[in-house]
Amino acid sequence: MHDSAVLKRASPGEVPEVVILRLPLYSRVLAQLLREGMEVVSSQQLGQRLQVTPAQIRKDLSYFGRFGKQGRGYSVRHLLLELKQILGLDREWNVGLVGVGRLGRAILGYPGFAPEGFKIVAAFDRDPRVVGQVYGAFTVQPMERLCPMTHALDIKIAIVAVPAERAQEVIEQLAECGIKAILNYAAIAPQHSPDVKVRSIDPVLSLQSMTYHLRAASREST
Amino acid sequence: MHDSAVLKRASPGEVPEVVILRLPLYSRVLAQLLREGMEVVSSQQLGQRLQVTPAQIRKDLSYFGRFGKQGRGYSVRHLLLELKQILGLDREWNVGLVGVGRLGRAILGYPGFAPEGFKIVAAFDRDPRVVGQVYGAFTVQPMERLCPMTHALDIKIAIVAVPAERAQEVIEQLAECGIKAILNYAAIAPQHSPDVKVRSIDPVLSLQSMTYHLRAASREST
DNA sequence: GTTTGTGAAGTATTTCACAGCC
DNA sequence: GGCTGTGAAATACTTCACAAAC
Repeated sequence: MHDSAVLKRASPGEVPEVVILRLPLYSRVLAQLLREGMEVVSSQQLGQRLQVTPAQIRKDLSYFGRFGKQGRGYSVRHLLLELKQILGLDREWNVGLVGVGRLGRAILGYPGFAPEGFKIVAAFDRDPRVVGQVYGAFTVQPMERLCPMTHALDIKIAIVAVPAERAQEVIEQLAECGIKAILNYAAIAPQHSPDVKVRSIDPVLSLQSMTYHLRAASREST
Repeated sequence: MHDSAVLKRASPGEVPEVVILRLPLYSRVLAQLLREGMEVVSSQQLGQRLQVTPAQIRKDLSYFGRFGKQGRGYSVRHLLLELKQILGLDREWNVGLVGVGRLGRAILGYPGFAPEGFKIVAAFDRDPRVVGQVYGAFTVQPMERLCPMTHALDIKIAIVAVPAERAQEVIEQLAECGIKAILNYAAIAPQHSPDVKVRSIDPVLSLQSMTYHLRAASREST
């Protein structure tokens, strides 16, 4: 969410995208259960923590294999490892950041990416006043260096934190450099080829869909 | 995403939640078209901008009324006004912020909320070193002031920017104060009663669902 | 000729319910 | 006795296709 509201439908045989979107949730809760020292968990217990039906969890997992034991449930440690492997989280990913304004700097300072294996290893900006500034272990690069750097550092994921007016253009540049996954913070509806995945973070859209319910609630009480 | 992947299903007669989630997208594009000076738009044109089928747009709008003219399309200005009214965006909303750490301060500085009618009018923190600090027109309050302030300022929406460990507790406190909509930035799966709406902004979940596709892509090429 | 609004048709997704296993 | 894995059933959502309106 949030995320684009548009979900790709699954071709026959493929795993539905809604399922993929839930797997990271499962993975996160399992990680927490592991820290709490729990060794085995049932789909029922997992569902309670996530507000998801047990049947859905079992069905989701069944797309990928048979990870449970009847009568017992799932080994927390084992299921977590399996999910991380399925999601490609059993490795580190180098990430490039485009846009080092106010938002971009907040993202550079955000401590939540690294522990999950997402390492920001390069930053780009077109503003000459920002280019050359040093953040941690790297220096902000001009946009011309985008393609060379993504290849040199094997960057497959980019974060877009430029103003809305420039975001579409940047997304296209990223695609040309071979980037396959983009986390977009700009408030736009991005156009992109289907082989590039884009997810948008858009707090205003989230607020705007909640006010619908607030309005409905205040009308009921009339 | 970003947003929770879990959608509530529509009870018969209700508008499906997926539809509500798309309305703000329509509203945003219409606002842009209005600025560009366009007066009339067809569902086809709108769909092209949003990567949504024209039939879906027409069906979505039909839940709320008949806003178009056959043979012509929709008046950009009129449809925008209707959508804003439907979404409850024809007014300002006072918003409370809980958590004035690094992230909370970034949110306070974010210029995207106010132009959309979301006005942060109070901030709270439990850390005595943060309480009393002044941001713009208001002073950071202790958590004890949460309920009194939400009532005094008619706050119905809150933003949660506290560490994950404290987020569940804060969400419960907010619910007790009568808050009905929460934008949650903490990386948790929040538990809450169905009459409180919660949307989560979670960039890590978005990244984690994209790596699935990256992994799949690198496997294909083997 | 164009485009809406909408039942009906077609898909997708979720939930049920139970055989099989621990 | 408890719980998984999964076809089948139920539900939700999207798309089609066309009459009506301009």
